[in-house]
Amino acid sequence: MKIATWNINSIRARGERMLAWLKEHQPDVLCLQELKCTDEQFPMLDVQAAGYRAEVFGQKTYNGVAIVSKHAITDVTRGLNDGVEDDHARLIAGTVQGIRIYSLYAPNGQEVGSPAYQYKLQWYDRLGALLKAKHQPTDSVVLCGDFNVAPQDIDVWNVPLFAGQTLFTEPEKAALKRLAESLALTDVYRKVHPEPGKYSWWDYRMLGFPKNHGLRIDHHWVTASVAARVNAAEIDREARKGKLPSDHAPVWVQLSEAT
DNA sequence: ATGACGTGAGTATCACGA
Repeated sequence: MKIATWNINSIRARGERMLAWLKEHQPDVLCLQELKCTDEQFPMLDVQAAGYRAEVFGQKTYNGVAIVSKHAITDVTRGLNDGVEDDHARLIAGTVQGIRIYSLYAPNGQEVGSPAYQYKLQWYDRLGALLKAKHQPTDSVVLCGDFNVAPQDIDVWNVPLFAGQTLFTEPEKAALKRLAESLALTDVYRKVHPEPGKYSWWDYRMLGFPKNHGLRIDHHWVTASVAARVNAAEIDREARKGKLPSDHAPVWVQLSEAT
């Protein structure tokens, strides 16, 4: 079972890229972020023509997440549903072949100390509370998407440049660590690839991609039963090339059959 | 130089991304 995640940065601008990627890579599941469209604007017919179905949580202009799957998606939930007033479409969950899959788009945080930064830290703790309420560490859970946090020095192309900057501050790293600990989750791409220079996002500006000036902020955090099944994980740099790409590359993990 | 590149909203230019 191949589970991919991709911050597509507007599905309307990159629908054809997504469809081409689905056809070439044939993931079982593709989690999408930053759709930047309403549910009605999502290219559902194109996805279905490609042999997939999709569950979408969109909104106008910003955010928006989806789960695209070859297999049935059941028990779909949208948002955190924790009683906090929050109109950002940043989380959708569904069960596919016995695995609970979350497609998430964590808040960016803007400037350190800003309201957006506080919202980001709170959003992480709200998500951790949801996971603790819904799951046991023995469940099969995959939390994938754009976490907007680089967890370690190895995940940043220039550590001194990013020190204290949004996506790499200690409170953000601690929030991600708390989230992972809420369900004993593993950052499974990093487990497969301990080598440096592996990033999932590159700035459009200043030749970020050709210089490999990137960050690894798109992850799969998985429970132990899923981690035990992982036999491959890759970042598809090819999808970051060419005319008008997303600034993120797709990341996928391959699981062996459940025993 | 607080820039660069890209998208959406809206039709000039700003908000936002990371």
